[in-house]
Amino acid sequence: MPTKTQERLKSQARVLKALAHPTRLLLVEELARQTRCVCELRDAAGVDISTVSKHLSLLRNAGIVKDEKRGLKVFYSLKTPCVLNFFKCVESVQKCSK
Amino acid sequence: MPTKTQERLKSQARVLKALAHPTRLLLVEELARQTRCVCELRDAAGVDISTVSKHLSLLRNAGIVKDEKRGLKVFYSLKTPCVLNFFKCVESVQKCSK
DNA sequence: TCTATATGTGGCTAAAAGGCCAAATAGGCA
DNA sequence: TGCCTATTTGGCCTTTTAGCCACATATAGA
Repeated sequence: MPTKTQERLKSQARVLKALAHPTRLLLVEELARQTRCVCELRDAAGVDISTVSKHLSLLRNAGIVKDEKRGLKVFYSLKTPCVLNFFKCVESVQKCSK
Repeated sequence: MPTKTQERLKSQARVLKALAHPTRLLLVEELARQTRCVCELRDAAGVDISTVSKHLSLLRNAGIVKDEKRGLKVFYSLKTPCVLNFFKCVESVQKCSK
């Protein structure tokens, strides 16, 4: 297999892996509704704030969310709404594969 | 967060996680082209056949591929082509998030 | 400056994932 | 039956992931 293909597959897998966690999916859904700061997201997710922070930086590194500091708080939002298409994809696979 | 929501997120994450690996993405691409037996897939993936077998059973459990035994060989194919939409999703996220 | 709040980082532990090898299983054929 | 091929399974080891706690950093405001 060409190195180029391997690199493509790895980079595609990286995006999928970033989303492949229940908490991170929840974060994406919350951010689809509106921009939120970390402590609001912690309340929504119900895990330690340091855990949320790590999930968010993972999503940021994957190019899925962006952040903006305003005073004490850091507000996160979706970098692009097209990430929401994944939810549709999942749904259709689950539906079709029954 | 309601238990129902947690369950939904977990089950959505399960599908994404099944795809979130370079080798498994390769397997899906190969199977999109045509039905293949395990040893053909091993040649395409370039890893141990037992590893391929485990990836395939993971994909089967996620409802992404199906298998059919013919004589000595087991042929795998996509359970539904709509799983290919994920590739488009990944591409658009990568494109939009630059 | 001192304090309180919000967030990020480092460290540790437990669990999950991914790989290979060896052995088990199943089917075809002499 | 006995052997060969294809696939799966179990075991083991290494790496990665996810969580929490404790601490570091940054900013607002008294």
